[in-house]
Amino acid sequence: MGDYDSNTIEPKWQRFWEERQFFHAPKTGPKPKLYLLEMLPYPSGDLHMGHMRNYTIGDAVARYQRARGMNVFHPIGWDAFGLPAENAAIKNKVHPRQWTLNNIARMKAQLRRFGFSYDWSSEISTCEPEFYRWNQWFFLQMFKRGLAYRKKSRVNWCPQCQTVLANEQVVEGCCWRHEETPVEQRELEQWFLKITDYAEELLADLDKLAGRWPERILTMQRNWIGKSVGARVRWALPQSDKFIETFTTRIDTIYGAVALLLAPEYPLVDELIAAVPGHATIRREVEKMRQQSQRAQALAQTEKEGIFTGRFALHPFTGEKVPIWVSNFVLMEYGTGAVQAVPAHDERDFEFCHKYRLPIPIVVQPVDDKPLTDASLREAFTGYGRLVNSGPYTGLTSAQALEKMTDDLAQQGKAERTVFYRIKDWGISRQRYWGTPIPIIYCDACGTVPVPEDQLPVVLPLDVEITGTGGSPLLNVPSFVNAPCPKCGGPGRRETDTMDTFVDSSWYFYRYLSPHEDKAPFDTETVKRFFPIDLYIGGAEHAVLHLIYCRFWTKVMRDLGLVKLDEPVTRLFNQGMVIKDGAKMSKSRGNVVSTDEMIEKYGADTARLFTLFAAPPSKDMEWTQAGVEGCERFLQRIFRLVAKHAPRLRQHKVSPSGEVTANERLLLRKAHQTCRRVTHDFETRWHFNTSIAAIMELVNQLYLLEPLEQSVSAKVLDEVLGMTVLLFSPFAPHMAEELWERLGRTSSVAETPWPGYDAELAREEEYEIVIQVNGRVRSRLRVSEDLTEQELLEQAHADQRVAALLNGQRIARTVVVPKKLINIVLVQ
RNA sequence: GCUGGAGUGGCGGAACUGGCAGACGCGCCGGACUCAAAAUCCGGUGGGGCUCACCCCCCGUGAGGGUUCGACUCCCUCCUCCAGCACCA
Repeated sequence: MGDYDSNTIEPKWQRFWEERQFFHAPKTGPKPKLYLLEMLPYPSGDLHMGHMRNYTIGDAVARYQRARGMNVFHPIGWDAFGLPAENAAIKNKVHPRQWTLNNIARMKAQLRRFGFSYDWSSEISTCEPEFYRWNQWFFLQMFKRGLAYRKKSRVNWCPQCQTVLANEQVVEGCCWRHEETPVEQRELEQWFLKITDYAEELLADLDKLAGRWPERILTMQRNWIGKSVGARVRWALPQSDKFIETFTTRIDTIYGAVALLLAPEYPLVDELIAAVPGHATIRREVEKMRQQSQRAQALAQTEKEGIFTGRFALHPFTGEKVPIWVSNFVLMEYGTGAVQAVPAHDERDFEFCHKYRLPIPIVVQPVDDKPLTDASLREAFTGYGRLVNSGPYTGLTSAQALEKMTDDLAQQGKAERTVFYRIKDWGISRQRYWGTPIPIIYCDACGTVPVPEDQLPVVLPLDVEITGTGGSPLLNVPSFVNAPCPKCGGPGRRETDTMDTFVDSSWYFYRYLSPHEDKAPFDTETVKRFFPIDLYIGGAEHAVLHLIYCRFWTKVMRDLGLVKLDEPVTRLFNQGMVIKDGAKMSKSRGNVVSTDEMIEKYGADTARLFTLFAAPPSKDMEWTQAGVEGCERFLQRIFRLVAKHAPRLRQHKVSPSGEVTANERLLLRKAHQTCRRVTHDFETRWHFNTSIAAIMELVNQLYLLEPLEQSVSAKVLDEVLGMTVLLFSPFAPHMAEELWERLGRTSSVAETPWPGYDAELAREEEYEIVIQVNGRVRSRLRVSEDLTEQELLEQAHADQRVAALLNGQRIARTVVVPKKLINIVLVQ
């Protein structure tokens, strides 16, 4: 009979689909569109299981939705710029472009071998000038509107490599390649995009996504944006026109402020301590904290330290002198770099003031708890309450005080309502080669000059030497660096930094719709027709960066008049990780299963089936060899069944319609029930493991009725097998096509509509009803569907076992859940 | 610490709105086929008990309480694990 040989059959159907372009989505037409997207892969070299899982989930949905009559747009492309290409160049002496293209070719072949239903005609690669010129174009639009700007900023610098490191390349304060070398901070001129202009909208619009994006992602984005509403408070310095501004969300506690704390990097610090006796010691301490805060920022939980500057500021309400300290736990990057220390009502301040023996006055009392006393105060009370010891504000609630105190100070010009965001402007400069050149020319006469749009793209030169030291390799390419100033024509110098690769992925999904458009980043009409993205599938590792940048980009595009959308992605789905031996698959752990090996040994369908069967897509899944083999067995099982019966079915396509046998009815019902379950799983919850389980049950049922030819007519068997094949086609598409053909169908599964189910048939005709007495199962009854509640009860009482239990007892009540159970409650 | 998620057999996981806990698969045990083995097909498989005629009874979804005729499911308290953020004023 022969078994299913994936390595001959699967490529056959892959060619078949491709030749007929089944998965090409027409850009116009009557069918409703569905834009289904998976996060584009970085061409790292090999398709790994994480990719495979992501695309398998997407492909199942794509195939289902096509069968439901949707015009499914399902593209794929390559996130082709990035650091690994440069590292490979240094290590293996290959050009980053060559390395990248090789990897793309390799991974593309792997994707094709899995038979994913992509529209290959819309494939893009972000490292091609035809793509990245539009990064440059967007940059220029933003520059024109002041959304792209340049400022000095700190970067991580490895003195060994002589180059800038990304945050991710700093491992415990040291360079990832020189683990002994501490990373230094350098001030460099960097380009930034003003994402902070959109902070409020990015935050507010998260509410629109509620219920359609995972709650976890929304929360992470809210935290990332980190909005705090509060006040900027001005503290005057005695005998000086200088002042210090603090930011606080708790101005109601300001009467409890016992000190002002400054970040070590606070600009005024040096000036403040200059004239103070003993300033040498103070300076040394401050210097130490500065060093420490640069290096150990990430390590958090370092011991709080501080030093009194010897200077005082004047309390804005009382005018009292408040000592100014410098402390290591105050961040220059957040707020104003200066804070009020209110030990009684802030945990950090409590810890700090306790350590340095500063007073801890209570100024807020809890409303519905025991009042605090100095003696009983073991930790800060950070809740809201009612004010005490707060001058004229004593007696107000925190909420009232927040308003009134801010207003009062504001009137005297000493405070201002302020909102601070944790999110900072997006630094996009990378001192790297393999990225989009920033289209700017510096001219001694004209300053910073944007490259005119008609001169785009600024092409990344290919003739460079990449050594991994000495800053951007582009610096050593005179033909690139030296460029005439577009304004005055005089000698100019090109920006040699390239853009963060997250720029590419912020808008790539628009480009898919018109990948070769050369007058604009995309065709507006097509985008109007296909956007927003209906479904975006990918891992949660991009919860903040990519998924916030792409939202930002769309809002900018909207404000540029390019699109009419606020949000690019309607629904987001995060798949879980692939786990092996209890840990995430990774090279460093050595628990990787290669996709090539899977294909070779089991084929695409088995790998795909197992991926969906092992766990629901949203959860982590454990990869096991035995589980894969189980799925292979199932595929062989269904293959053998069809192979055995198909010849007979083809001969007697139409058989005499007579009485339906019991087995036929059983099979038909099971088939329609399975259809209901699978359809339900696709429509509501994406638990394909249960869909596949249902299909397995159906196949098991078919086996149990063997030999089928004895009790099941060709007609019924043909219908049941046909339905079975269609139902598992989203999960094992090659097998489905093969069996479909063997069943004598002339069409392709890929163009066959999803089967509907007969709700009447899918219903149980006979069902078992559970009889409980006092909530405990006592008996079961097989009854037919159309009994009334009364008749059910009569049957229950007629049951021997139940009658025995009820004998002589008084019944308190009876609960009847139609079709499920009867519970007779006895009087205790 | 905060936020999000999860704790169910030997394992992965089912159980839709509170209604037969353990679907389906793996593993294991047994049977059929075979000279034999593999493959395949069929049956069994949470724990404990019983004059085990497979009839029946008890226990059982991280722990403890609650609501309910009835709780894996709802409420409260706690524990453990995973992920993300982490001195954000």
